[in-house]
Amino acid sequence: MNFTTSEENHIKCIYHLQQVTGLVNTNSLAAEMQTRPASVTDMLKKLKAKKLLHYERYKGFKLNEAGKKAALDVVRKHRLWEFFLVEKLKFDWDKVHPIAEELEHINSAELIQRLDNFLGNPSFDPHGDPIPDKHGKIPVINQQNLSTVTLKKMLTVSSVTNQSVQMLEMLKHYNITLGSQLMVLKKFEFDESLEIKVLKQSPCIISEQVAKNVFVQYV
Amino acid sequence: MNFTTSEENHIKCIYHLQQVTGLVNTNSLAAEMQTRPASVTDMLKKLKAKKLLHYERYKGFKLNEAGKKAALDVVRKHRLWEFFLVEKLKFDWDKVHPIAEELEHINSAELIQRLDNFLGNPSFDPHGDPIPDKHGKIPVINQQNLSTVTLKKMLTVSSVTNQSVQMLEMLKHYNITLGSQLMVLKKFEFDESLEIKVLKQSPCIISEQVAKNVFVQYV
DNA sequence: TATTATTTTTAGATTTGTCTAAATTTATTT
DNA sequence: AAATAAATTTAGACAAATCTAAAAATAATA
Ligand SMILES: [Mn+2]
Ligand SMILES: [Mn+2]
Ligand SMILES: [Mn+2]
Ligand SMILES: [Mn+2]
Repeated sequence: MNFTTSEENHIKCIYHLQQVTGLVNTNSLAAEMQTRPASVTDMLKKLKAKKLLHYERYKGFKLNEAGKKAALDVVRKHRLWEFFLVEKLKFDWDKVHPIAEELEHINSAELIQRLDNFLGNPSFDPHGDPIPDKHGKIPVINQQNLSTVTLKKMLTVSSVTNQSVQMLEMLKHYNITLGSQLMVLKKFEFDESLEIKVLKQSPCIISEQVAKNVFVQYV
Repeated sequence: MNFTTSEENHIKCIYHLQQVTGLVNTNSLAAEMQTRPASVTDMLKKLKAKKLLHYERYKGFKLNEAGKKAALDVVRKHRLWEFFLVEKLKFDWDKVHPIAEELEHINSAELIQRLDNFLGNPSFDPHGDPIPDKHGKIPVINQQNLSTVTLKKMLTVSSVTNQSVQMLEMLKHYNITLGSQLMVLKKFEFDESLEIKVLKQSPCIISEQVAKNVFVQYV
């Protein structure tokens, strides 16, 4: 089936929310979409008519299989374009989201398939988020939040959830990028900050706020 | 200023029509846009309000300087994306138009600048049409229609105006692509067909219909 | 449990882009 | 010049996506 840009944006947003909460409610979707609860209700009726979600009024909603498939298709396009923008056009990672937010709505299966091949069928976008394949299959990643990790074990940075300029600035300062190797030396109970050692650099301290946005894998 | 997708499509279409006719009229724009004359009139009011064209009702219309600038910006984006699709994603040239028709509406000056650089600042799109630079400047080309050319002079194919699968099939059969070298040996008065010799191939005959869509430069 | 607060939906309006049918203007023929 | 034809515009309608304000349902609290 074919969806409008607005429908695709809503579907994708519901998908992300239901990953966290299971069932999604009207106000949270409205907040996330920067729109009004009344507008969300309108859209829910359309998406229900297209049989993309389970929805009973006043009771919350979530995507069914068809809805999840549609969401993953948009996510795939979004992340492939982000990869293109960073790897080929040399954008900084904090600039690509709004552009990918538009590119993801270009509908051409052949375009995306060719783009995927051109990019070398990448598995992760520039933020470390997995890129679903054309069937909606997502590579499994065994990652863990940096703030919950065992001390003195070697780690690799696999993704970063906050993708703002500010975050990029911080990570650049610490010389951390996706794939960086590091180890947590100590956790300070006072403010939950961490002393870490990035490979080939002297130890430094990062705040709990930073740590909570960084995900890692054990090497 | 920022324009809607529909506005951009209309502006671009007016630009192409006025290249040929000077002044454009409602019916031709409606025909070209596959829409209704009444819808064109509606759009003209909007574009006039945005000060993009000279328009007096019942008298025809044409873009002013601001309108031409806006049109060239869309043309630039369209042709850069077409170049990307053919050169990088290996699309056949007859498949790229509808996709570029959508990509051209992604609005990000930085995206287009980076794309332009990534592609090596090309001057011509896959159909041989010139790509305006970011100021709207178009490379001058001294090309001539193949059907009006001097006999027995060496020529280079510089552009092809019909971009259908059918045309691509014909040209592939004759082994002609952009940049091919050829020479017209004889013009048959009976049906205006041409005997041509493509470099390294034996002479053959092409119809007037084909010739009229092929533009060349003297070597 | 009754009252109050929060969440969600409905009712009705607005904007954009399009359409059809009818009216108007301009162009072309007798 | 009058009649006819063609082009163009207007009037009024509709669908999509959004909004505000009010009503209804549900949740939280006294
Ligand atoms: Mn989007
Ligand atoms: Mn991303
Ligand atoms: Mn377009
Ligand atoms: Mn082209």
